[in-house]
Amino acid sequence: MPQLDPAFAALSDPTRRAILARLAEGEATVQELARPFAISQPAVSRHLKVLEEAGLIETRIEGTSRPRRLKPERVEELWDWLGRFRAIWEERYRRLDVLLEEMGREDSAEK
Amino acid sequence: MPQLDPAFAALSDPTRRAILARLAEGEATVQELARPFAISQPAVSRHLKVLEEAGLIETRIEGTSRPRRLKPERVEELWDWLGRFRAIWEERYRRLDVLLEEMGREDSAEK
DNA sequence: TCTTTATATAAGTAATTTATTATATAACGA
DNA sequence: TCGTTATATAATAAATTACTTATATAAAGA
Repeated sequence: MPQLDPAFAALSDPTRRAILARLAEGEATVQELARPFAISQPAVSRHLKVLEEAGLIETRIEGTSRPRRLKPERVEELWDWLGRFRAIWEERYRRLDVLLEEMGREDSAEK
Repeated sequence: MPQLDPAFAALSDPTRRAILARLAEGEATVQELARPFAISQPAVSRHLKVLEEAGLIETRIEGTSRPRRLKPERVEELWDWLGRFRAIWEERYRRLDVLLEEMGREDSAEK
């Protein structure tokens, strides 16, 4: 799944995660998104481009402003990837537990 | 949560995700991890360092080899972050649905 | 003790990222 | 049409990443 690369990379920046958190509460323009941060407007536009290329947000054009909103599908993919991963290793630990338990029983049974 | 940065960054590389997938099946040495990839041993050691600094794996020293294994806590944190995020925006969409439904009712009621 | 094996570290390099300031574009409103 | 507003793009620079090959370290075994 090659689209996981840009999505995880996009999430690795705290400014971008804060932008996403803001967008989780509703659409916002570049101005609104830039205000809380100590960075320039072009820098925010760049972060938005990264998020959009990662498939995490989308843009609507409304006159001279371009409000952004979340696009949830990609986060579902990340969620699924992590979920499968967790499942595999939890299964592994479960098997390990069973193994240790069996060894315990053999210990008690032997002699 | 500053430790999210290196963890998400670590996951953005497909080689590192493949390493984690391998480790989900059990401990492995640098040699074993390097074999399936077309990159040098030092490059694999570097990836492992990135994963370890992100808190995703840990190292055990056994003679001359250093088998790596998963350290699940950090993935739980990522899982939780994504989960909270999903919850917020699903709540938002839920509210939006309610709003649209109310608007629908008003439409039907009016006139 | 010497050699081999497993791994880490160093030095060098190319590509990518993230910011800045300055400027371009395009819609809106007087 | 002209000035203002919202946003994007360009040019540049600094920092970071991800490799490579060469070398260092440290334990194991003859």
